[in-house]
Amino acid sequence: MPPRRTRPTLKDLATRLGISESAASFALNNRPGVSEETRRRVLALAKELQWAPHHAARNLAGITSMTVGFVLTRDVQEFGMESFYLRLLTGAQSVLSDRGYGLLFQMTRSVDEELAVLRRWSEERRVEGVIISDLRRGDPRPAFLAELGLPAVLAGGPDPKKLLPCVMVDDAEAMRLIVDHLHQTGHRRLAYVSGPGDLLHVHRRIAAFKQAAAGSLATPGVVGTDYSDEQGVAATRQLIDASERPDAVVFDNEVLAVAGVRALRSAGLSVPADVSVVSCEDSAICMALQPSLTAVQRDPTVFGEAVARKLLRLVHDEPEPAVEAQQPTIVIRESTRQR
Amino acid sequence: MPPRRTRPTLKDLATRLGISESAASFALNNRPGVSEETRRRVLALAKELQWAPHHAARNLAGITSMTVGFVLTRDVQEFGMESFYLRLLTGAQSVLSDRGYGLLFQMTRSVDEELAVLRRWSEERRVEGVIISDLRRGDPRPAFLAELGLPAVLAGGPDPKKLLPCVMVDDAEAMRLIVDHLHQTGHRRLAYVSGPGDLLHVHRRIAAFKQAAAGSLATPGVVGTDYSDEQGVAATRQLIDASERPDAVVFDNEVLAVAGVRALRSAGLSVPADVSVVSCEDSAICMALQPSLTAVQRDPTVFGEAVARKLLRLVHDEPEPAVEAQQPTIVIRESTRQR
DNA sequence: TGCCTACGCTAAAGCGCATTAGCTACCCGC
DNA sequence: GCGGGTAGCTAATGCGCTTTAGCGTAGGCA
Repeated sequence: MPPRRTRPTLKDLATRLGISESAASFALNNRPGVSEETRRRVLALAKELQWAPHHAARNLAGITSMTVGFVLTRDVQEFGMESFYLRLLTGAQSVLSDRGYGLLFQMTRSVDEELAVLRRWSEERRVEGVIISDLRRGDPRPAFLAELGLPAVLAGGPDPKKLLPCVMVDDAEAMRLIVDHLHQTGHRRLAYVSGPGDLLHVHRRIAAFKQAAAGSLATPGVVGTDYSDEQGVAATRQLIDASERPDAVVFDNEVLAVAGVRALRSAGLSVPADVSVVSCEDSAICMALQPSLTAVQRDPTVFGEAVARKLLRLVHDEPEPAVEAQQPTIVIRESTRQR
Repeated sequence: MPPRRTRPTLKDLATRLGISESAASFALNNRPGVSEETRRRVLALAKELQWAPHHAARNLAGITSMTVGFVLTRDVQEFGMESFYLRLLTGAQSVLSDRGYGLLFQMTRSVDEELAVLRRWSEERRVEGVIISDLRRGDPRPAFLAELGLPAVLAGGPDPKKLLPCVMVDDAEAMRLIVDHLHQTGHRRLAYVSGPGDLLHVHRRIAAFKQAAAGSLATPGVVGTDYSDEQGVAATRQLIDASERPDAVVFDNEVLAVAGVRALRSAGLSVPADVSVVSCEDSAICMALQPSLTAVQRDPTVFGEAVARKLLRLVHDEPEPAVEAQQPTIVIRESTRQR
């Protein structure tokens, strides 16, 4: 590999054209102050020499860093939700790069680490704003970000203290869609295998589930998990071993659902003949499985796009609502059947 | 949200302590030139005021950007391989952040776009090096990067023209593991549902498969796909409709495998009783499915770590081999059975 | 006592750009 | 013919940091 070329600077352009740096700068930034003729010459030479502004220099001279950050703390969710996040990232990324923004991405192992990263990014003036997700009960991040004064958007709110603007999916509505569908198809004993209860969206879903299924809750109605395959199996087993076996089980995501279907089968139960199954998260797996899984759909790519757009508006001080919601839809497949 | 605090600068620290900026800089960068006493005071004040060096300023003053880039061009693979990439990213990320490096992540829709991104990052001096992946036949990226002089590591080589250092998985060995296992378990008519043939690793796998399975190839032995669920189904159907039906089918990844199992079942064939199935890629799905899928394992997280380490060595001009290989292993599960 | 070195520090330059103030020539209107 | 405005440019400053050169003082050694 050849040594990295020393890149041409603005001064190089200017001296080669016999003009001042400022003139060149004006030309390149499409600013008044130079003749069309000069502008043309500068642009041509810049193209020829493959000149591009030094990012750090530009940044230092007052232009913003044109970068936003995305931190993701993953622990128990190690094996779940993977496709969700990459698709979220995809969506956010496409909006950002369209507007010339870069995305600095970091994964951390704990919330403390995440706070440290956010602080560093902010202090170093490395990012103009950040995207965060997975708010938990008592989460320190909203207050922390507010104190830093770092623009931030929560992917998946709402923030109970309203410190953070967010793009959320209407979890209650999602649950209602599911329960309504199950009711309409004649199910009378519903159960829910949820994620970790300290995740706020899980908390909301549980509440919504209990409310929507009020008259038709199996016992136990809700069993929590850490999103792992093992706990998905265990929770499902617990439900079917109970005196009042459910005729439909809702799973918080597709990983749990897949585990659940397996557990049901190995207990001699058929899906959907004996028990119907619904996943709160859709993905290729839900479609590919046999039986294919009825699921709530919320396109993570579109979601990511909305989050990125919101963050950019925030960064540019454009007026906007604090909370933005996406409507989920339900896709009915083979895993739920009329009773 | 409060306005973003104006951060303290080095000068602020210096004047408040009655010393020069240089002294403060020496202290903060752990350089000789200041007394221990002064160093202590500077560090204490920096901590108190939550001072951190302005990233762009540091960069401009000669320190590198402490950033590496990762571009990913995705097209037909839209629905496949998602977990693989996020795990690759996870691994790379952990190594990078441990050493204080940031990761700039971008997805593009075409190779041309990707080239443009690479060029811009290089010209703007925004990254010190990049990670790329998914080399295709006649891929312009190695030569392009060599010309830019931008340090780069290929995740998943090798580069046939040897322009790019890489961390690769031994695809031929992986295929040999699979075919050996199938032979040992008595399979005699092997088939392979591959990915797109213009991906070099797919090309290598096909060649290795044909060679390893030479005496026991079904007809047709190999059917290509674009990694989509639909083509996975179609390819599988094509195989079982052929005169010489395979007794084992190898799928290029878990998405295809899941599609394949479905296609086999809906044709009235049982897995593994009638046909065995192997996936060239492992993931939670392979474990969770029923039957669980025999698969080749290559931990993408470890892979990502190796890639990042290699890139950092490259960036720091540390000597290292051009090609690094990871040994795959095979995990035998329920989807393959002794015949 | 005198010289040399080491230490602890300061002053100044420079990284590559954007921006502001200023300067010159020119054209316009009266 | 003159004042005032404007187009087109240059010079200079600053962004926040690192680094080099330089400077004074104190201590070591002969």
